[in-house]
Amino acid sequence: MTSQISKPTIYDVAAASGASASTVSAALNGNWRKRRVKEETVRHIKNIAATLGYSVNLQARGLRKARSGLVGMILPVHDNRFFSSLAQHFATEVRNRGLCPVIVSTRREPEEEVQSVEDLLSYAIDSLIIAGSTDPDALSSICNQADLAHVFVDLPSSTSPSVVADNTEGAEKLTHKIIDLMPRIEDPLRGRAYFLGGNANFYATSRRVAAFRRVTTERLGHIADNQVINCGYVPARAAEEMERLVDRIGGLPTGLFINSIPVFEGALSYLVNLPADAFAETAVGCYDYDPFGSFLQFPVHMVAQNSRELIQRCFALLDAGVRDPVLEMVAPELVPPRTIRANRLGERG
Amino acid sequence: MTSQISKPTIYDVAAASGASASTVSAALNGNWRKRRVKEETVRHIKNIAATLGYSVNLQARGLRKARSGLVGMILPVHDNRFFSSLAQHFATEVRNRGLCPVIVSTRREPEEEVQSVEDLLSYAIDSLIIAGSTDPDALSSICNQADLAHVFVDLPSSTSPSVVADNTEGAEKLTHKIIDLMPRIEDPLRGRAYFLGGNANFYATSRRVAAFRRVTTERLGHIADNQVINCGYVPARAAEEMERLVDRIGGLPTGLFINSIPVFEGALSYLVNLPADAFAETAVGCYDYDPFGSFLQFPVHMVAQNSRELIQRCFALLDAGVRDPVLEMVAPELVPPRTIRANRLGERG
DNA sequence: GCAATTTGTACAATCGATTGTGCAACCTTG
DNA sequence: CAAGGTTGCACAATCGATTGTACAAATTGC
Repeated sequence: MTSQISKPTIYDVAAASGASASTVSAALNGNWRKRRVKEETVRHIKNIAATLGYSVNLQARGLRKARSGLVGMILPVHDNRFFSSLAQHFATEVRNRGLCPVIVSTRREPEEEVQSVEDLLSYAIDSLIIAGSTDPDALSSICNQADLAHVFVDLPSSTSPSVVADNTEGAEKLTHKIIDLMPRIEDPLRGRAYFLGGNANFYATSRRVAAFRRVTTERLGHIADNQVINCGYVPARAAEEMERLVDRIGGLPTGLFINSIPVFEGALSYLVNLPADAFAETAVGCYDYDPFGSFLQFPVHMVAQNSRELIQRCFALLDAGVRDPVLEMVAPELVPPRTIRANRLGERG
Repeated sequence: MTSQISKPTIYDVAAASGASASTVSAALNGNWRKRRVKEETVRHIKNIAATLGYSVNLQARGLRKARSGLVGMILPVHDNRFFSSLAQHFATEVRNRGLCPVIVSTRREPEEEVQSVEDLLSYAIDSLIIAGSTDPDALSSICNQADLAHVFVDLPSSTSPSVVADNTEGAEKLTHKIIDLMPRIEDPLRGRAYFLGGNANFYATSRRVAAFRRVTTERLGHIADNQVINCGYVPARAAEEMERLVDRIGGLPTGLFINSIPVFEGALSYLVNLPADAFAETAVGCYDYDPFGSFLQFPVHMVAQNSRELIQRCFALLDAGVRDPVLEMVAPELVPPRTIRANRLGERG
């Protein structure tokens, strides 16, 4: 109970209990049966350890055992509904296994991703989950070099196991829903569906754009390149592009596919300047789910990714020791609007 | 370039370069000037290390130096706008210092908090930031016992440095705004302001409730106990309580102070069932900010906590080596609605 | 009652880095 | 050229745990 200058070690416990360090170690880490330590000795040692306030030094253990008990996760950002939800489920799974989660955000910067993986490797993490990477294969190769078990989530690797949401299916559903609800007007510019947000070089966006183009062409007969506006994920930028689009086509488009929540936020910050009835002729969908998004003044269909299942499947792969590049798909869910006013567009379902 | 069975160590580099392990160590960790290693030797060693793909084992370093280069953060949950924003800024600050962030979520469970702090201690973290703890003083005492630099954020400790948002000021402003905008009707039940959400035992909620009561009494002459409904933070529970309130008082109250975003989500999921004009006589405010919250069909004033400044002040305290129980306050900001339709309630400002 | 096990524990090497210290070889100075 | 100083590096201890092994003492078997 007296204030310690430095944490007690097994040697302190050994000295205080009259046992040797190896016996203390075995007694405290549960290994004592195999090492044939008397149960009474174990109890004695545990008592001493408790009164001394001993707790194991995990760095020393990690050094000796060549694994740290840390499980790493790489993600673009924390402050995003989707990624923070992944983070939460990841943390829960890791702690359920008695390990410690280390989550590092890399702001979608390839160098930061590489640096972070190497940092985590230096801490001898036991395994790694990588979400939304910009360059999976580079990271995969680093992990393989170090013989580190790892799984990609949200973005697949061609060389490692991956669990991804089915972007194609989600985007097809959402595009169909938007086109179902789009009023058919004659205007050659406003009478089309537009895709806003994301980065065409990223896997998720490219899949969603491809599905959007395919369904749009299939149902409306054509699609122009300028119906797809990949302006990244920064709200301010999305607001600019939204404004530019409205200026260009002379009003709101009849169909709008918004790619990700931050883009939606940005677009909204511009859209609120428009008169309320501007939305009467627009069908809006958003890929990614935010509960508030479905409570807006105009109906918005949203695609929810099942982050819990994504993470659980990752751990299933890790637990099973899968190393081959399997690709698992998790179906996304189309969430109808919960707009207050019953609206001509966007009835339930 | 050949695939390594295990990571190379300084001994491998030493053998390959003809230098000793201590010289290699000095060359690679930047300590070579003090140890008088020739610059040419350093270059040579660095080349060998690079071709071998050497990287330092941080557990070994940490063991020797008795610090790990890890900086810990404790928070209730990841998937929450406020806490994930704290997490993001925390991660940024930590990595700017060349260290590695470890963020552990404890679901507002006191035992999990204690366990997590002890776990982090076992990893020899360099310092710790604790957000939204349920029992600051217990954690504080553990940290002090281990001589660990730590700062509380969002929730103050009486024994350690803390940085908190000024809940009193924020709640006063928000309550004043709600009362400013409340229509004065004669109904003795609906004609009042109600506080929904949070846990009365938690610091933030208790401060906000106190301010709410004070301002309400001051301006409306009285407040009844059942005007404060502390139903926790779970959306489903908030939805129930919202419904119960509406049933009890026969409609929406004229004033509604919502405590936290998840509570807002829950309340909304019930409120969307009401007819749209039900909101005409209600002034709504929400403590905590969500960009979507300010885009709803009815105007909502929100209180934004400056999470960036909260975190930066924490690091300022840590960097300055402050150990005394100073309490720093960060002013929250009242954010006006950005509702599309110009509304009778809630004009800007 | 003595060899063969079994039981209970201690010793010492080890993980990979850091760091105090020792000691040649070289340089300076007078 | 000798005394003293500097330069450049290697040796070995150390951090705190784990683990292979050695070895008494206790127990068993015949």
